[in-house]
Amino acid sequence: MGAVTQGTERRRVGRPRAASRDLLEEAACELFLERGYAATSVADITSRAGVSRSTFFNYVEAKSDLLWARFDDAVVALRARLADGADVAEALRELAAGLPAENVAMAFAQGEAMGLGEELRLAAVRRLADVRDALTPALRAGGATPLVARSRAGAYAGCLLAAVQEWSLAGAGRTDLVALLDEAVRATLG
Amino acid sequence: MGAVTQGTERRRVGRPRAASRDLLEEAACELFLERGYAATSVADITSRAGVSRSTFFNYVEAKSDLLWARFDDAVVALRARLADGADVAEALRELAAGLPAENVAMAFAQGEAMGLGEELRLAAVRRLADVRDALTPALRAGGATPLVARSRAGAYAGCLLAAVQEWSLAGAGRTDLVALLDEAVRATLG
DNA sequence: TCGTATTGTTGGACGCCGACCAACAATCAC
DNA sequence: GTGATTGTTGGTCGGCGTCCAACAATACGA
Repeated sequence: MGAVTQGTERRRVGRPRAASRDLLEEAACELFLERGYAATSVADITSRAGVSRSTFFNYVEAKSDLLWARFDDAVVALRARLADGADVAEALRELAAGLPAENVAMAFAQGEAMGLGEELRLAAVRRLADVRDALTPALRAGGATPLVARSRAGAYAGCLLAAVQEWSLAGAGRTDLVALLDEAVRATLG
Repeated sequence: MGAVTQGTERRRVGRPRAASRDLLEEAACELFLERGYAATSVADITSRAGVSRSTFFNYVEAKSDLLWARFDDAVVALRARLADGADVAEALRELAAGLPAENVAMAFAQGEAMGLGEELRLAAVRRLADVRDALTPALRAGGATPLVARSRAGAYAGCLLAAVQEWSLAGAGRTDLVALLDEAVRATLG
């Protein structure tokens, strides 16, 4: 398990955790808004969270993943659904429906205030790749050639991220993400 | 000019250059194949190229951009064409047609041998974002809403990169990139 | 021929990230 | 109590990318 374990399972033995992903996320958000992303070091974050720097990497893979934890959780769930044979378009809509408004939208919505800049573009497109690569095998299983499967998967993923961005910028609760996704998919994949 | 200048213009004054982007690229390729990407430091590259480490950043923005210089050039050209009002689909095909086989395909083709792994995924999807963001304004100018423009631009860009990957893996010269691109676009954007 | 402006290179320093590890601390089970 | 388990801590380490002042090599004008 190289992955960072976000144990919701209650452990009953061993030293209790002193931090959590959420705690670090909150501390980071504050600091990003105060000083900007680039000017905030990992040490700054852990310091505010009241924990040591080493502990940070027990909960977060990288500083750049901090604002995307919920989204990444959703992608894990997406993979699971697809592995169970779910329909691609439907699984995507479920992902969109289950996306918590505040957290995921943060990066896009506050991106300006946090001085994310290029970092935001990269983080977002990385998630696009994650979604695309989750969808691709399912489309392949549907009989598509590798090129076509990958292309269509990329298109779906692109629609999702464009929708999430639009949704975030419009103010997370004010529009329906699924509706935006539907519109985007209709307009590009027909 | 924050950008790294690849001056083809003959300068007639001042100290002559001791290196070039191509020189560094070649040195890097050798080392990546020998020891792998992660095990090759910037200092290793410049050392083989017979130049100091500082000089590296006069020619390359980052180690991760080394293998993508030609592609990035093509994206610059793409932006120029679109700014001149070229048609989106056509401009993309021109990009594909002009892409030099050996250099761009390197990352995909030798990715395994170089131990690129995740680095390759990230670098590739970063270029997807570059192309997408180049296409988006042109689609917007065509009257599309921001959401739709971005989605369709992403789909086009995804098709391009899927095609490039397929093209590279098949052996750069053995297939026609434009044909692959056409197929991908036909299958996803209709 | 000799400065002088221009353009590049060099080496060193810096802050930071992310990996790693051994020592230590806090909990549970017996 | 004792031991096992699970986390935290502080430290070190290599590497990246930034910055800068000093230096080197060229062209040009007087």
